[in-house]
Amino acid sequence: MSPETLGTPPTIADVARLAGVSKGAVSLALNDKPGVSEETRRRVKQVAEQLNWRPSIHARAMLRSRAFAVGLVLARDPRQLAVDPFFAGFLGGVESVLNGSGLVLVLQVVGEDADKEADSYRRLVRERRIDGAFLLDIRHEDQRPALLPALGLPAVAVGPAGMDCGRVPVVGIRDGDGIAAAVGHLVELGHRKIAFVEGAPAYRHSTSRLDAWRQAMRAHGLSADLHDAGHFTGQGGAAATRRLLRRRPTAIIYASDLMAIAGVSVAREAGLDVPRDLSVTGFDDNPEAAHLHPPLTTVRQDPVAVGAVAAELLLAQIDGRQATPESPAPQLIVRASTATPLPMR
Amino acid sequence: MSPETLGTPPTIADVARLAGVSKGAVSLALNDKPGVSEETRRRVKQVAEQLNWRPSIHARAMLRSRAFAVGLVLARDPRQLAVDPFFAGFLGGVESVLNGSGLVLVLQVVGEDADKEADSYRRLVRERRIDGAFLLDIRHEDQRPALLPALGLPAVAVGPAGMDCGRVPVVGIRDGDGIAAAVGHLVELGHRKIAFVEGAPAYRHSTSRLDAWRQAMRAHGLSADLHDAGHFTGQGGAAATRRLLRRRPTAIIYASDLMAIAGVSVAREAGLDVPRDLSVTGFDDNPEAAHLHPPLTTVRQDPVAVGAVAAELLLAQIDGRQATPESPAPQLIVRASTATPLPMR
DNA sequence: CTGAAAGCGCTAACAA
DNA sequence: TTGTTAGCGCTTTCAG
Repeated sequence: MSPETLGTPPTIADVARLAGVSKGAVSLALNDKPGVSEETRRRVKQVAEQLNWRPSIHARAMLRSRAFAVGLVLARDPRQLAVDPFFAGFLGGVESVLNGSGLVLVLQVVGEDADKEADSYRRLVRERRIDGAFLLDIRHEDQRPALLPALGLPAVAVGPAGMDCGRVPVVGIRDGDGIAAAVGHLVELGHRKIAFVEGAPAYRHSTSRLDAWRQAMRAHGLSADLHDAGHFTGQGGAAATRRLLRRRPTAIIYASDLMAIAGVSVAREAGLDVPRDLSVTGFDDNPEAAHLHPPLTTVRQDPVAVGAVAAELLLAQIDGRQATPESPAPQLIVRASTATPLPMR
Repeated sequence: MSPETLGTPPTIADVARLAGVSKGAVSLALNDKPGVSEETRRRVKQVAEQLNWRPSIHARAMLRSRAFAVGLVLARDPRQLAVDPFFAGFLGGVESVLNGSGLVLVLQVVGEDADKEADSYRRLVRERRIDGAFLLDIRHEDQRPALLPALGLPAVAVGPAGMDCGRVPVVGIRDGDGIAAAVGHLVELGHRKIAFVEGAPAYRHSTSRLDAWRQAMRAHGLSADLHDAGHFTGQGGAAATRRLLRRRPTAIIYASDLMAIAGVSVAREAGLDVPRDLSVTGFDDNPEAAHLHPPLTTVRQDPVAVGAVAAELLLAQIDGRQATPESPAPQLIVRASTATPLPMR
């Protein structure tokens, strides 16, 4: 085991002294810039390695006026973070590309307060803490797509494909395709009264799913009037299901697995068997989904891929490169919560 | 709306010029240090406000050799991040105390690779990116409790109460109490053959729960031989349940809700009704738990509180203050997946 | 090819 | 009470 540096970490001066060269030479040698002999470069690199030296990010940041970090601000109740498997996967995807880049992720979780959220971005920029930012959970009234360009901060938004974010490029989540696939699947099974439980209407990714349902229903010549909002919570999903059940749908599409799970419970309490009396589909493919009773038919996104794409796009933007990556299509995972409807009800 | 700073953010020199004083005076004025007149201080502050100026974190970092950031490295498969509601809540708690402190959270997700994990901490330290770190998911063979002190990095570990982490202070999760409560609850209902499905034995918080179950069983005069490992996954929980069911327990305690959910499905497929034929308890109180059928009896931790406590402790350590905060006790949430066992089986 | 020196934005220890 | 100055650790000139 190499001797870990205790106390003050080594500086470039230490490396220079031990290698018997000047600080400038060390810099050139380690950044693979011309101006030093191969012999010197080798020796310098070896000493640096041996000292376990890495340039101070702050010194570099001052010179290049770069922070070597990107930011992600989340305006959510911390307790609500857990309900969303998308976020965790997204983080993982982001990290997978950041890891090789020398940049680091700065995360802030502020409450559900749009002003705090904006202030958080402002502070990160003014303190020069980040070189770019991710925009998640885009709302209909959202100041961020205007704010970040005004701050001169490169940014990438994540939201439904086709979403308009002004000058901020968007990594499009094709969740509409997922909803359409769910509708198609149910129609094929013979369903015609297919209800929809929306998430929280303030969010773009909520209304976009509702719109996709409407559009798909109409495309199949079905009326799109059976819908209600469940706000992405278990409580909300249960309540929406209770209201919807009175109008006797044969299937319900939920905008999240959590709401679908709550819906299944409500249906069962009402004496309905899933899928015999009611077909149910979810959205997200939570880890639980495959292990429920019955296993939940749901739409699987690939949040890890989305995160990776978003990070690529942001890095490209920061470096002034061009890039327009594609985001993967969602996938309908057919399990046992959907079936042919009973012929008569 | 104030004019957002576009292009180069203002520096202390701009503030000084506009206020008609020297840079030094600005620094004193804004840090509320003596050495400037009230009159000057007021004017400087006003100009700074107007310019929307904040000191560059990097310049400050160089002088004080502080990064004004703390780190969290997670060695997990990104896809596995989502299975753990504890993590999300923890993050929220950490942020809630960081928000007021001027420090920021740097997050890294590396794969399940202990060496990458250690390198990640090393790099963060050598680049002076962080002033302290959180240690999560402590394993039995874990190099971090030795590494971080050796690196001179303040750290706080989160794990089962009583866990030994050498020189790294521990925020104790009293999950053992939660397991004991579950055992107590089941015993009170009349169960005697109570099985346990462990998580992943490599983790301290996994074996500590197993130990707690063993201890509680013995304290009630029951034998503690019905247990198996489910590795915190749905698949694993299902497999463990299948094996355990052959030995006819009347109740199973799971070390996570996800495993419990999978276990309920397996039981049902085996023709067992929960809770009539088999009582089941989980751990974590996932958002889904209350909305399952039947609603899941489970142990609720308060990850937000744990995160807040850990952050307080870390900040105190960084500032050289003393602090030994308490972490909250877990709570058994009794729902409908537990009941009196059938008199005969 | 190498070394010395300037300077990034700030704070702290100085003189004035 | 002020203004000036010397660095923090690094990169990037510019001379040698």
